[in-house]
Amino acid sequence: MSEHAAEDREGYDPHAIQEKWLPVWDSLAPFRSGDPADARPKKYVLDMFPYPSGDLHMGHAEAYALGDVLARYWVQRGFNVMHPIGWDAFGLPAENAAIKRGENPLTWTYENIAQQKASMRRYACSFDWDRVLNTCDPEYYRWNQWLFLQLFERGLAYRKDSAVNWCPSCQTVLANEQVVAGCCERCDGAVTKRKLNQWYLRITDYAQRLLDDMSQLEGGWPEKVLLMQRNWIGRSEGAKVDFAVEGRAEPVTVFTTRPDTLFGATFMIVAVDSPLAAELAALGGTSAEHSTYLEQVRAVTDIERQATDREKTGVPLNVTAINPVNGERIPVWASDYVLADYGTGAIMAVPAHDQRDLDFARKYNLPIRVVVAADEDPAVTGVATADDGEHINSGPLDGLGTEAAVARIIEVLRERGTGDASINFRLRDWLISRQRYWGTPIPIVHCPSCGEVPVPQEQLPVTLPALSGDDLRPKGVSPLAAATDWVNTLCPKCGEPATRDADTMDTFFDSSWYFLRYLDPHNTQSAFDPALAKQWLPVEQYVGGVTHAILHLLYSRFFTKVLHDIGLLDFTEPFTRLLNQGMVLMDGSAMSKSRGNLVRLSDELDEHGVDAIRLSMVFAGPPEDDIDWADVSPAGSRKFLARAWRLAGDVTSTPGTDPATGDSALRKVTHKIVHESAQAVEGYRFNVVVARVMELVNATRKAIDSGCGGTDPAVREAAEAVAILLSLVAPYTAEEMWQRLGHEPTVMLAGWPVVDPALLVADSVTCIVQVNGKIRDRFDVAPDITDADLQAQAMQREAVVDSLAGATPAKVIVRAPKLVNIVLGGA
RNA sequence: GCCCCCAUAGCCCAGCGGUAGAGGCAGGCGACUUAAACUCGCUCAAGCGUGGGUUCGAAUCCCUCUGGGGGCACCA
Repeated sequence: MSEHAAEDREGYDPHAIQEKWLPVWDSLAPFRSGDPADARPKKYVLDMFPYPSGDLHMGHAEAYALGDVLARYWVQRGFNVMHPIGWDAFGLPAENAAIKRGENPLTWTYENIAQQKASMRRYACSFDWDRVLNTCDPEYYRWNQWLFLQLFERGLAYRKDSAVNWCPSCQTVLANEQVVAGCCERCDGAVTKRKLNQWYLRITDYAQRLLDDMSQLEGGWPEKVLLMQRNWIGRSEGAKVDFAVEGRAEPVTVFTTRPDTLFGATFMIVAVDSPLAAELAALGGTSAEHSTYLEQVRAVTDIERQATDREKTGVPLNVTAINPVNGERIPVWASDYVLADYGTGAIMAVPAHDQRDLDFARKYNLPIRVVVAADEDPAVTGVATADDGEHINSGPLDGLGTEAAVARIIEVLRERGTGDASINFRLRDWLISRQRYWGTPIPIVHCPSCGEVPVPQEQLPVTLPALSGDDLRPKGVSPLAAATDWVNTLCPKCGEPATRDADTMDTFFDSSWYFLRYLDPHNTQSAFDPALAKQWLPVEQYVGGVTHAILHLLYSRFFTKVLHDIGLLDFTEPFTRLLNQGMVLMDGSAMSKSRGNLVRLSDELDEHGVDAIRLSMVFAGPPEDDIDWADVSPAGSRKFLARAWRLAGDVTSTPGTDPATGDSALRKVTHKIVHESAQAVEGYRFNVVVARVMELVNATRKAIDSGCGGTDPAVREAAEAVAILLSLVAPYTAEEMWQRLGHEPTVMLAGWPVVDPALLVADSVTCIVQVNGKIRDRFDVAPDITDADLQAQAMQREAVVDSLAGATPAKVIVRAPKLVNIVLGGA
């Protein structure tokens, strides 16, 4: 590496200091957090753990640089910071690699983990290496299975038949997040639906609490993420209304957010793919038409189906429903614009006041009746009106506004026993079954006589059989199903032959509670120790990409509430503060091999050194903004680090010199910058912290070259402050400076410099004088000047007297010591 | 279609009611050097996307529009 490590004139060599300090830090282990005798207050700083797909990339480098600033800052502030790392090590890429290489996925996974771990060490991440966990280890996933059984026992894990995303070319189900615009994210093939019996977690039971508890997160989480979660949970208030159906004993219930428009319902729609539709078709003798239409709908890919401007389609079922409030007979249709798994899978159609219903009504010539007065007739304009207004054609609701009409109709429905107020969520239960190998086996045995039998605790973990290569090739069912030795077992209850559940869990299950396992990663008795959880949790600071704004964070919040209900946690929200870092782009777009704009982290580190890259990441802008690597200058970062480093060589006083007698101007700069930097770190303004340190370096340089000189104690104080502040971002350079300043390692535990409040007050402040808001003069005053003195002085200033030209001020606004504004009356 | 965020020197960004600029990149000039690199010093540069409003005073608060980015999209 000598070709890029060319030393500058004075010898700042980033690569040499990396080699020098790494082994020292390894032996000092300054970020170990597990000592029970440690009296420091505790703080939990968490970075989202990586998926081990190859080496670390630029995105990791940004995220971990930012997390490190926070973790290192709190250590300097005297906290015992737990800053753990591990690997989200189950998942499909490992399985695909294993098929290609004819191996078990474990091999590829562990190779990548080893590589990432080495890169993190070189990158000087302040992790507590004693707490490492890998979700693919049986020691970890056994507790996934334990947790699953806890959920199962409480009825929160259940199986049902449902249409799931299916990729025909990969021969496997896909998670919703793996379906991008109707296509498989890996092979780009069109995704279809397939009916399968799958395991679900009843997250919908927690919908209201997931919504309500967001109040705890206000201010700690980005508003944007809270908004996305609210939308995802999608609470809507309305009513359920029962419509009797001719020839059917049971009524059909619909959910509506506009029960006030019930008198405008002119037909009913049921979701074409719902069991109800098939049943009603049979009732109306239209099964053939229904089936034909259903097949047409199924043939349409998700991409086409999701197009918003798609024309509405449907088929009449030849069934009649009765409007419960006016006895009107209305036809029932089936359509695909009504979703089978939202609400009741059936709606009342009010074409005058719902655009979708109107589109449908116009296409099939169904009646349109206005029940909320509006200027324009939807039947003519083709635009449904949804505004508040006076109700008409609505019997008891006539004359009422929407709010009153809603309340009234709910009363009416209740009195008649044909409906009630109701709340619906768009959140669905979480499908966790995967027909994959590289995941946690679901710890259930299917017994012909006992049914679903949980694997007893003492038999956990149910470990994966060692399959590799072609055995893992997707065949439409889990590869585990073909591992007969593994699948065939005895029922734990009756001892008769039975089979294991052959599916594995969604890997989001693994990551929904990993922050708890870090407390105690080697615990063989329980998933985690509740006493430790009480000490360390909730996580005070979580750092990660906004990609996980919904899924991972929602699932973690759900698990936390379940564990709280079980009595193992004394809090209900896992992450108090959340920082979402932006992405690292190149020339305005995401880096990718196919685009040819991929910047390799290891190349950057080789060329500029670790500290310069970390500094560039932190300095590029606010942490939540994207960084365009084309806009940053790692060479500039390195130049700055060399400049800072050189200061240490110019300090000629001895360590421990009392700064009190030092140059007061420099001391004031130092203390002000240390003070402001702390506030900036806590406000996530890391780029500003770097700017402040640059400012301090500039001031110190000036003091050495053309001010008080290198012997002055204030220069030592300033240089030491630079080293400590820099230790948050550029630990190698900071450590080297610290040593050159005559200290023992490590600067990471040096402690935040103590700020002397007396040094934060300026000697003088420039006061500006405005006349009618325009600046007319400025002069220096004491910072503690009174309003009266300041006004008196300002009124006597020559420039002020001139611009007043004898006029009498109507009003004088004084904000000592910075401003006087003289307002002239009238004109 | 609905909702959210952003807009400050050539560029990345501070400032978030009171002097438009903390810091960096790029540019210019100079010092060091035989010369260059490196380093150091000095310097140039925007009136805060647009139009209105509130205020003694607006880059900062409110509204409009424009331009960029993001989320949700037949959820009844």
